[in-house]
Amino acid sequence: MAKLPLADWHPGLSVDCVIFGFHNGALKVLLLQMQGMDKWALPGGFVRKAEDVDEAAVRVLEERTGLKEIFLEQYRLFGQAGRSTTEHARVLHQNGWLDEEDLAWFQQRFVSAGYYALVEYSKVSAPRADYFSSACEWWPLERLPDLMLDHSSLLDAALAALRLHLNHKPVGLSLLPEQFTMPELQQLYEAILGKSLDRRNFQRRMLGYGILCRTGERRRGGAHKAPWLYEFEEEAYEQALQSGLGSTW
Amino acid sequence: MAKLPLADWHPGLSVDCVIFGFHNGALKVLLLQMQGMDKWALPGGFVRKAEDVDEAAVRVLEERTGLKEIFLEQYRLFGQAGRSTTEHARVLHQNGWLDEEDLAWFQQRFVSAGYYALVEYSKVSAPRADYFSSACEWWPLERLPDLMLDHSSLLDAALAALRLHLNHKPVGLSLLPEQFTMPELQQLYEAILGKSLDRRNFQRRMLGYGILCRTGERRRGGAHKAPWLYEFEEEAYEQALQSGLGSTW
DNA sequence: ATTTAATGTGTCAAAACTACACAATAAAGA
DNA sequence: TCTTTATTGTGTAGTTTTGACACATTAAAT
Repeated sequence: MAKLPLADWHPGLSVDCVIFGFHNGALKVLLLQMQGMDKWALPGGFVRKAEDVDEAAVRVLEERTGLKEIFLEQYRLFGQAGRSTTEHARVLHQNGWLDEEDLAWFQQRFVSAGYYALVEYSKVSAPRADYFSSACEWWPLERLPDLMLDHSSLLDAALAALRLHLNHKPVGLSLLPEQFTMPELQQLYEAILGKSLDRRNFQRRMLGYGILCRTGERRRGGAHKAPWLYEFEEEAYEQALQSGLGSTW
Repeated sequence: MAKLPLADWHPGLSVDCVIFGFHNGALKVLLLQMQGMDKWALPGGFVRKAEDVDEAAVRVLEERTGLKEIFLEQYRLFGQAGRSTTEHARVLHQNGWLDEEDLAWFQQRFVSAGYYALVEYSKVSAPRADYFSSACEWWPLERLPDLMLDHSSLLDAALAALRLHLNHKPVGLSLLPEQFTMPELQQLYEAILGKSLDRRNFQRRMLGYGILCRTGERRRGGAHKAPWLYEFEEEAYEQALQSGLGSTW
C-alpha cells in the first residue's frame, strides 16, 4: 500500500478477514497490531476497481498467511454509517505512515465486506504483518485484545456465521490437518459451539455421517492411550454437506 | 431519484431487496419492470453517504411496499467485477429517463448488498414502481421472468439464505398473517424447502416446538372441513429460535 | 511394576421420527 | 335434503436416534 494510485481502487469499500485457526484445542484468529497503537485489527484491504471483492479477500489472505486455496466465505457487509472513524488514520499520519493524499483516502466513509477464512494452523508458520501494522499474531478467541473500529462485531458475526454453517460447509476439513483424532475433532466442535459434548455420543454421530475414514494408524507421543487417526472422505463429506449434516427438514 | 446530488451518495454501492411474500400456497417475490425493457429487476437503490446500508434497504422497502417494520436480513455482498453492465443505463438514457450526469453515475462499477425481506402479502395491497420502472408486481418463484444483471443469482442466494435461516429466524411469523391454519403453515414450509412434507408428522413437530397457540376458531369458507386457526406465541417463538428450532448440536 | 489419565467401546431407556389409516366435516351437487 | 367429495383432525406401531451412563484398554510417566 502507501502511494496507491487512487483511481484504481473502489472508493469507500474494503474487505476484512476473520482468519480462523485451530491449535491446542482452541480456536484462534489472526490479528494485526496497528503501527503505534495498542489496538489490534482484522487483516483487511481495499478492492481494485477491476477486481472481484472475493479476489481482494483472497489477496489479503495470501499476503498475511502465504497461502492460496484457503476456504473463504463472505458472510455479510458491514455498512453502518458511523462504523469507520478517522482516529487511527490520524495516528498513522502523525507517525509518518500516511501522507496527505492517502490520509484523505482513509477518511472516506467505508463499508466493509466481512469474510471468514478457515486455515490449517500449522500451515501458517510465519504470518506476515502488512505495511500499517507492527505485528501479526494468532489470538485465542477467549482472550482477545482490544480491537479497533467495529472489528469486535465483525469477529462475533463471523463466529455466528461459522456456527450456522457448521453443518453445511467443510469446517472440519478446512481447520484440521489431513489426519486427526476423534478427540481433536470433538475439541474443534466444542470450541466452535462453545459448549462441551459427550465423547461417546459425539463419536457415534460423527461416524454415523459416513464421512470419516480410520487410517489404521494411531497418534503416538501422547501421555496416554494412543487414539486412532482419521481422515475425511472428501467426496462423501461434500455429498453429505449438500443437505446438511444431520439436518432435520 | 433523477437529478441526484451525486456528492451525497456512496459511490459504487447499491442495495437490492428480495421481497418474499406468501400467497395461495406459493412463495412470491416483488419485481420491477424496467422502463422500456423486457427485463425485470429486484427493487433496489443507492446508499447515502450519511446513511447505514441497512437504512437504505429499509427506505427501498418502504418506497415499494408502503410498509415500515418489515423483517429484513442482509445476507451477502455481491461484488463481482463484471456484475454490473451498463446496457440498461444506456437504454434508459436513450429513452430520456437518464440525463448525462446520471448516466455517468450508473456506469460506475457497482457492488450491491443483498437483502431479503419477509412481508405479509396481504399488507402489500399496492406495490409501487420506482422512477425507472413501469410496473411492480408479485411473481411466483416457480415462474420468474427474465431478470437483469445478476439478479437471478441474488434471488437464488436469497432463497438459499432463507432456507438456512428457517430454524433461526421468525420466518413463519413474518410471512403469514396473524392467524393461519396448520395446512397454510405447512405449505409455507414446503414452498421454502421445495419439497413436500407429511401432514401429520409436520403438525406433531410444529406443535412440539411449543410456539403455536390454537385460537379456538376455525377458518370457514373453504369447501371442506374447517381447519383450526393458530397464532404464534411470540415470546416462546423468539426463545426457541435462539438455539434454533430442532437444532441438533 | 505401578500409577495415571486419556481413549475405545457398549447398553439401556427415552424420545423422535417414519409410515401409515380412519373418522369427522363443510360445502357443492344431485 | 341427501349424497358426494375433498380436506382436516387425530392416533398408532415399528424403527431409529438420542441422552446418559460404566467399564475395559493402553501409552507414557513414576
